[in-house]
Amino acid sequence: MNNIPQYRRLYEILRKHIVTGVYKEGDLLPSENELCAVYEMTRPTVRHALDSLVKDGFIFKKQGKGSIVRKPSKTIGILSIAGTASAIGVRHLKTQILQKPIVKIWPEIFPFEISELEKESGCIYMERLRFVDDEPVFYDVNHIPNINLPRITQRSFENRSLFDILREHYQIEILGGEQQLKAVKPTVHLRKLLNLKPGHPVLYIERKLTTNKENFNIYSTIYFNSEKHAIFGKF
Amino acid sequence: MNNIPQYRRLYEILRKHIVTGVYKEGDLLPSENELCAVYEMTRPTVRHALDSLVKDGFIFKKQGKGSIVRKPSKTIGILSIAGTASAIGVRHLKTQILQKPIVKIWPEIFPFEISELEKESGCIYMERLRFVDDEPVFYDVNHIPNINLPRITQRSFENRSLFDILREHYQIEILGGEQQLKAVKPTVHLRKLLNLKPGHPVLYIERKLTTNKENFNIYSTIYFNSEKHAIFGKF
DNA sequence: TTTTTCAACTTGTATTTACAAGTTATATTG
DNA sequence: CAATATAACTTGTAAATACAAGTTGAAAAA
Repeated sequence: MNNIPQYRRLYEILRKHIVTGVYKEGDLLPSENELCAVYEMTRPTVRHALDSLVKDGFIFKKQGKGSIVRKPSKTIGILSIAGTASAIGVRHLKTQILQKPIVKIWPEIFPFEISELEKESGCIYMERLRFVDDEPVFYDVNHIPNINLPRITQRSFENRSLFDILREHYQIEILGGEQQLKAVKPTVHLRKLLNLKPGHPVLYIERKLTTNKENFNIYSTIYFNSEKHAIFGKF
Repeated sequence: MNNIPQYRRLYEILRKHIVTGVYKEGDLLPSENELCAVYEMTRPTVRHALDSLVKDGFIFKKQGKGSIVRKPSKTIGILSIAGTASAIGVRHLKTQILQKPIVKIWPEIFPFEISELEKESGCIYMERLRFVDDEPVFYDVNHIPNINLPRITQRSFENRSLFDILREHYQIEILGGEQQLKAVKPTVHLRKLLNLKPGHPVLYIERKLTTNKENFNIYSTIYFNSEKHAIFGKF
C-alpha cells in the first residue's frame, strides 16, 4: 500500500510543476473538479492539497476564479531567514574578514543561553565587515559551537556566505531563529569601521539561528549602517 | 442568515479562550467530537476551525492525543506578523490615540506604491502612542484604504488591537507583509512624544501588510524607543 | 509485582453529496 | 450598438459517514 496520503501526493506534484515552471506566475491551476478527474480524488482531498500550497505561499485562490500561481519571493531578507547575503543580493556584497575563524572559549557575558554541550565544546569566533558598493554597511561578530567542524579554521570566508559553507561542507541547514533589534549610538570603534557620520545611529541586531543539528546554534551580533540602506524583510 | 461561517465562529471562540487564559499553555482543548457536540457542528467544520488555529500558531495537534495550546512560547513579535500588540504581550501594552481614525486623501509623498482602487477610495488615517509599563515605546502612523469599513471612524481603539477589530468586525486577515528598518535620529517632536534621552536614536520601521481582501493593504510607519526594550522576532 | 493485551479514546485521511457565492463569456433585449 | 440577463463555470461552506492510526490507562496474564 502506498504510504503517503493522496493529498500529499498531489501537493508534491503541483509544487514540482510550479517550481519547474510548468505553471508560471499568474497562471491558473486546473480547477478543483479537473484535478479530481485527472488524479482520481474527491474534492475535499484536492482542496486539502491546494490548502497546503496556499499555506506555503505557492498559490492563492480566488472564489469564482481559480487557483493562481504566486511567484516565490526572492528577496527573503535578513529578517526572515539566512544571512546578510540574501538580504542585499550577493552581487554587490563584498566581505572582508577582520578576524579569521579561531577556536575560543565562550564569553562570560553572552546575550543568549547556551546548552551544556555547546559550552564545553568551545566556540569558533569570527568577525566580518561587509561592503555594499564598496561602502561598509555590516559589521558582524559570530559565535559557532565547535562541534564536528573539521578544518573550518582553515577555510577562506572572503566573499563567501558563511551559511553556504556550513550547508555545503558540513550539511548544516538553518531552520529558523530569533532576534532582537535596537537603535543604538555607535562606539568610536564602530564609527570608524562603518565610516559613519558623526551623530548617526546604528541598527543593532542580536540573533540566534537554529539548525538541523541539535545543540548547534549560530549566534551573531550585527551592527548595520542605515544611512543609505535599510534592512528589508518579508513575511 | 448569519453572515460569518461556522468554522470562523468556533475559531474566534477558541482563540479568545486561549488568549484570555481559559486554556493555558500545554492544556488540551476539548476533543473534536466534544466540540462537535457542544457547538453543534460536524467534525469537518470543527477541524477547519482547528486548522486555522494551528496555522496561526495558537495550538498544535498530536494524533491520538489531542489539540495542545501553544500560546506563550509563540510571542510572535512585530517582525513576523500581526501588530505591535503581539510583540510585547497585550498585558502590559496600553494605547493612547493621538489622532482618531479620520477619512483623508492619501498623502502625495508616500513610501509605498498604492493601487488605483486604494487611491480613489481615500484612506483612514490614525496615530497612536503605545505604552509599556506606562512609558511611551511605540509611536505609529497608519493609513488604511477606506474600502467597505462601515462605522470604523466611530469605533474606540483605546487599548484595543487594530488588527483584532479589523478581523472581528470586517473579516480582514493579515496574510503577510514587507518592511524596512532603519536607525534614525529623532525629531524634536518625536523626542518629546517618546520621552527620549538627548542623543538617543529611534528605530524606524515602514511596513506594508497585505490582507485577504484584494487591494486592501495596511500601511504603517512606526517609531520605536529602544532605550529599554528591543524588538523581538522569530522566524 | 511486572508485563502484556486490549478496549476506548484521540486525531488523520477520505468519500459522497448539496448548496451558496463569486466570475466570466455569451446570448438576449432595449 | 450598448446594456442587461443568464448559463456555465469557478471556489466556499457544510453535512453525514467510514475507517486508519496513534495514545493511554485499565484489565488480564505471566
